[in-house]
Amino acid sequence: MNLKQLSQSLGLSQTTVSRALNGYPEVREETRQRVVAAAAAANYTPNSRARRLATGRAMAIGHVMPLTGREEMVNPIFADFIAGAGEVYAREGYDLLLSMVPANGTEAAYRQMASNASVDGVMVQAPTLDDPRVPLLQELGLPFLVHGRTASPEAYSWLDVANVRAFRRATDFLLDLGHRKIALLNGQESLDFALRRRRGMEEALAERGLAPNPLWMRSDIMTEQYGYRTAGELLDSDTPPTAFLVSSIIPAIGVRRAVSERGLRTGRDISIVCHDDALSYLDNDGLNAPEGPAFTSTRSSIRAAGRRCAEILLDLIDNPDQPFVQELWETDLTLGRSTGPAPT
Amino acid sequence: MNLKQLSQSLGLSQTTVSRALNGYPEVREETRQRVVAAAAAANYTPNSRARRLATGRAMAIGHVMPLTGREEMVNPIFADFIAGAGEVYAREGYDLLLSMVPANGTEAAYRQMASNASVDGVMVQAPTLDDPRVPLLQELGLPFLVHGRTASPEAYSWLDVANVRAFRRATDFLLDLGHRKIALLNGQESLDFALRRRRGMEEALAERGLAPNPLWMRSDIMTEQYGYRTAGELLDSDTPPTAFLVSSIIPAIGVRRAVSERGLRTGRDISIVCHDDALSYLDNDGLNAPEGPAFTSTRSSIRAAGRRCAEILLDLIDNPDQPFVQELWETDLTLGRSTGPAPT
DNA sequence: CGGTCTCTCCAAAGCGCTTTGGGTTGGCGA
DNA sequence: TCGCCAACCCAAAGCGCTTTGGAGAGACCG
Repeated sequence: MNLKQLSQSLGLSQTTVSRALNGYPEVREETRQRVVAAAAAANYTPNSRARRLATGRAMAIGHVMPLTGREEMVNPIFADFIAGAGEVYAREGYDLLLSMVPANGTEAAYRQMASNASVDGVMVQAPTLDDPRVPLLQELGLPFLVHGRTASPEAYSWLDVANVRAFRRATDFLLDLGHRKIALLNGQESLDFALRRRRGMEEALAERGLAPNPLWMRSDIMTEQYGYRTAGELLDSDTPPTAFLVSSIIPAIGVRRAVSERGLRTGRDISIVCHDDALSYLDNDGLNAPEGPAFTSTRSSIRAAGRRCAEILLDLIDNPDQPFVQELWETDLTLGRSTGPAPT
Repeated sequence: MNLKQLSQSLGLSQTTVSRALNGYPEVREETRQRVVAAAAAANYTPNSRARRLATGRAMAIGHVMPLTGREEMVNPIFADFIAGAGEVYAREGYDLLLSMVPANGTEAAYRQMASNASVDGVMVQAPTLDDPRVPLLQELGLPFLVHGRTASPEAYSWLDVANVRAFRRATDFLLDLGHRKIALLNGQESLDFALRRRRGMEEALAERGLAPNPLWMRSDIMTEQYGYRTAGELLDSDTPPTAFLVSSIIPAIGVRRAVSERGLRTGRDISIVCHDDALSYLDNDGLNAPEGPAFTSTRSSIRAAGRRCAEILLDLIDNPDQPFVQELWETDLTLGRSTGPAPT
């Protein structure tokens, strides 16, 4: 069933039927009712391909997800982000076009999305300090929103978490507990957010006249293994730290495992503070329980970020001439059972 | 730059240019070269919207991902599956349309994909025993491939892991080690694969005249917390099991945590066998190391499954009249450090 | 009562591609 | 020389929608 058939069966023109279905005012309410009823009865939906061509809108948003590392890992954080964004897209009638490509292929992916006009806009995640995707998309004229920021975040729209403040706060918290030997298990420091978190820690240390110990400053893709191995190595070293600041709950789980395997107790012998993206399938155990969650963490829901990012992007597409939207989200420092006073 | 402009600039008709670019034989090789060069120079790509309308093909595959549980969790396994499938789609020029909807909204999502013809086929994941999506898609006439099976898997194409055999084998392995008190931490038993795994375990027990202890047979969404809490509860009970058979590496990590927190050692006091989907960011630590991986597991790469599923689906779309494709993958039983003889 | 609006509705022109159904040209055999 | 066949190329007709530019019919006004 297509528009032509439907309009013929109604004895109306395609124009009128189309307008009736799309809610234009030029059609009598009574006629609209009739059209809508007939469409429903015939189980008619406009062919999206034809509609897209006619309107010139793709009604789709592109997400390009880099596969990182040798293993071409898919960052599990992205799944929740997409779940949030997808909720908004669905509500607004947009499709989500997902492209998973090796990290070095992201530019080509965006370029293709632009040149064959298969999307109305794209989401950029996990930008590096000097991310080439930003100038690329500006050049292509494709609306985009960055989740995160680059070194010069003035001339585009973004939503980011206040990473410096978050980790500064977390470090202060550990310092206040008396910790002086604090390790940082950061994400890949080619990524902007990781650099900001490091900066937050360094600032907090510097403020008390402390310098970071290079041996304790680590950076890698945030897997459980990374946390486990690195923590194990540091704990077994001559100068073990008493606290770990970890960039994600996933490696934090690994740290906890390493601690536990050594007969130490998290929260007493070793303190852990991590960033918690509030991943749906890795909730910070006991978040709402009276005894508090497992991890003390800087918390910010990645899913909520996905939702908001989608809203902003769609808005950017609808109103291309508006000023840049730049949103900075604060994190909560959630007290959990993974921290305690520095052992004396 | 569109086809019309390009053809004018070349002094050729749209027909010829289109044919040249699409590799039809009616155009002289020399002309084709010229066209291709001009297209490249002008950075021309056919408008996908127009092409889709003209060809009647969406050049897109739909994946509908249910958000499960109260928290609307996104199953982290899906991310790797999609990464595998996406690889194939990209290679074949298909887009991946991702729709994440609450578990009860999947049917509507498929229905919409069919009615507005926005995809050429869909992937069905994690089917239940009597999954309504199968008859729905048959009725809609939308090509589909099921990853997994339903109770009557005759009349459609699917790819599945030999779950019964896998868990039978795993159970046998534990029985051979002398374990008699084996707990099953299964996935949601509304899902077909979980039922098959349970059956595998029960068959292995029955073969040795043993009956499963209902107290030890658990089933839920496979989170780390689920593993941790359930194992903790069982270990603290009057009749603690000596071995855990776990449906995914994620809850297995939780089990390990519970074991470790009680001062027990995994692989000596408590044995764990799990199914390992070879998730990229949760690799079974030390898989290639001489000491063996952390977990003894039935192993089957979900990403490879995604790749193969995509291949089959695209093939199904290209050749609609072929017989059903039904592929059953065997798993490997990978020996790791999480199992040992039953303590006496 | 003619002119001007406002309501409704319609025919037809795109959107940018693919594909059908020829047309033209030159070479070759008879 | 004529006819025929490849080899190349083209004009035009869709694909199924949206949207432009009216047109007809009443209603209202002076």
